[in-house]
Amino acid sequence: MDSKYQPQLVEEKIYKEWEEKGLLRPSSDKKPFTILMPPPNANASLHAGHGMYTVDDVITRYKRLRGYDSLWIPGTDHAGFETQYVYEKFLAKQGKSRLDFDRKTFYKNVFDFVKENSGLIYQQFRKLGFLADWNRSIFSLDNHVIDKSFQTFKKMESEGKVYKSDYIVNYCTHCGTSLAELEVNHIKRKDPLYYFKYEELIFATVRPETVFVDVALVVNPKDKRYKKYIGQTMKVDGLFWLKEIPVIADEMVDLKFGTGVVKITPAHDSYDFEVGKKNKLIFKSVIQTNGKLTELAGPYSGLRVKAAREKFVADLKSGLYKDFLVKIDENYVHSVTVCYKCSRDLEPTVISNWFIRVEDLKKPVIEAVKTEKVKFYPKKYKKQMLDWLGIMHDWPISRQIVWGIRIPVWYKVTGNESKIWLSFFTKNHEFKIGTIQQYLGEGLTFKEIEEGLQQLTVQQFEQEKVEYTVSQSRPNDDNDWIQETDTFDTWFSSGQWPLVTLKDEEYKTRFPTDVMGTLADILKFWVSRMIMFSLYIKKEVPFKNVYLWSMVADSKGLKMSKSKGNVVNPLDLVNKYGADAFRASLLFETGEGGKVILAEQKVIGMRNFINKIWNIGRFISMNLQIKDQRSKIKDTNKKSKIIKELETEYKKEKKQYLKYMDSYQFSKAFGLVYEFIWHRFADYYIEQLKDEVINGNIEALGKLKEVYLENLKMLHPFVPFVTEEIWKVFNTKSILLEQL
RNA sequence: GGACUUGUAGCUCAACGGUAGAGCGCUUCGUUUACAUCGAAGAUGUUGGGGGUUCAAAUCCCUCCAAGUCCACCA
Repeated sequence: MDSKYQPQLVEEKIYKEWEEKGLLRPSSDKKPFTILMPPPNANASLHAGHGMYTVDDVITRYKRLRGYDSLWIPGTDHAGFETQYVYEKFLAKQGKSRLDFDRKTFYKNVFDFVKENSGLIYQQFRKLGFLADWNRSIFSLDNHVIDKSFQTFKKMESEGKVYKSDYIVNYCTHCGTSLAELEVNHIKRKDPLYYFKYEELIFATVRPETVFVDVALVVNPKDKRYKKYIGQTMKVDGLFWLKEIPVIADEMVDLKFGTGVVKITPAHDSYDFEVGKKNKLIFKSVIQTNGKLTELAGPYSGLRVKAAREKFVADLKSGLYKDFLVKIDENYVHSVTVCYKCSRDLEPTVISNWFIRVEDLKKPVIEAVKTEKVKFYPKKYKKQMLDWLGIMHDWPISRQIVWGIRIPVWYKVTGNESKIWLSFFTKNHEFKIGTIQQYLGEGLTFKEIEEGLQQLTVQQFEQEKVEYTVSQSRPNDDNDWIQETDTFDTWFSSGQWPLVTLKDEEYKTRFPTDVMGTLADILKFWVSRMIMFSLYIKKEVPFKNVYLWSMVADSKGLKMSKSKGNVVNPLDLVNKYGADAFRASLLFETGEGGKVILAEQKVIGMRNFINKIWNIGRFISMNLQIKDQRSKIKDTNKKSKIIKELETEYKKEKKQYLKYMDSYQFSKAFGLVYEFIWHRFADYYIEQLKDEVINGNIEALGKLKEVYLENLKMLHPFVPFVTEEIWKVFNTKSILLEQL
């Protein structure tokens, strides 16, 4: 053994051995233990956050040593919106956009893009030593995953759990898709607040451009100030967009806020939407999904929202609309919803989306969490989960993007020609928007339209729904059905991850799986949905335990981000100090559920510890080699006492270690062994027994060796490479075949 | 605005009713062969502020302040 442990020389070789000897997967018929890897984006490259997958590896290795058939199944996710966003950015650099391609080509391009970048992260995971069965990797666009999404959707549709509705959703005109409530960020911002008046009723808004589709004024029925106006119609002079506006009463208006008068534009605000629906108001749209104003905006039509607002405000200020403008409060602070991806303002828009009715589906989830059929570590997430489930609304699962699983719904064309709106490119790459009737009338064939199809809009009005059928392939070949262009939200498919990752026969033995270890950020996006789908389809929870970790932060405790410039590349640290040191630094002294600090200083500290482990082994091994050359000396009582003391302390250590490990307190477990091996075993016991050992005390050396090897096993889940390397100095087989 | 969490040594965190600890960093000393990626010794704190309960409070209670996370957002 060299005096220094050099991870660079051994890690790759050891991993290769594990792989070749089939140690990455269980090979016996012991008790099964199963973990599903949270699938990283297929085109991802390792970042600091992925480092925490180490937790799953720790569990897998620990369970293996405890005599289980522990299996860790990896996979990758197509990450619909995320990936398309990345790809479109890539296109933008070349001065192109998604609209330069038809859907098929675009999809294929993204697929190739992902394929080109995939596989990389698995190589990086191998570098970190992950004991996952790579042969079993699953991609979220594998056929059987798509099939499962279809089956689930079909079942839900037939049971009335899924519906299509023209509901107000947050729409990002830049990204070109609607977003779920979880994908929305709220930011506080100062914006001018405009006070306007219709006749003598004054109201305020931060969105002057929406007044063009005002359909009513609302006051609280209890408001004495406005009682006399209720039911009346205000006459309006000199405005191009309306001549009169009704005043209605609704409890939803806050008496104390603002002027107590609210203007209603049902198509562009979720609150107005509710009021509009309740009072059966007309829905007029002034903003298109491309972010430009419609002809209802009169002189401002065709402009983008921001430009239109500026021009309108300038006109107002110049007195163009007489005394419509009352005043402007320039210092109004309010919160705005923005796209979590591009940070642009979102447009609440009424757009047809597919929704999952969660009311009934979430009940068993709440039950399972409450009764701890699924246990959360740290505990606080149980409460967070329940809070979220309590307020969880219907989930819009359709996204107006191409990259993903296309929703298996086909609309009947005959009889609905005027209700099916679409945008498509002709063969000559002419962009068209209109109804299918319009274009069939122009002599285009159905096939031509379908081939150039970009997006389809079918509004499902309650009175006259468009007939559709759920089918994975074209229902028949008479060209009478056209497929929905929306794709499933990524979380719709990944929510079914536990239902697609095991083999059929394994559902008897490995389901529910044992642990789901993942980032706390996606508790609601993913964990909640997995439990929901699993209970719905399998009537069982998908996993018994959920272990959540937090964001990896820099040495100052700040979240890593490119804009802050504090991003640490994990591979640099791995190359420099070894995978073991990197892994250990993420787990050493990290509070349960607290943020994880990744700092070079900490990695160095762990590198030193690993070298210490190595040198203890070196000491023992050197003495074992020369023991025969020395004559035995007699034990003194004092030394026997120390050996006994060591024995006792070790037993206590191991007991505590198992307790910590079994309750998912990995950091504490690791810290315990760290303390024991360095400051008790090396600093005290070896020092006390050193002279004896050097003089050939076989009993002392034997005891040291025994306790040391046991500690190697305890350390193995955290620092697999070095422990394996040392193990082979003393034994022939892999440490992974040992029992703890 | 609501809920939750957290404020302990320069930094990251332990102690959770009984004399404040560890790791990293810092200071001093120490290299005849397990390890200088080491060892020994040491400095560092009115435990966020204030009040209360108690023989005793970092720990329990109240209050204020600060930070974080999640949720809701109102014209």
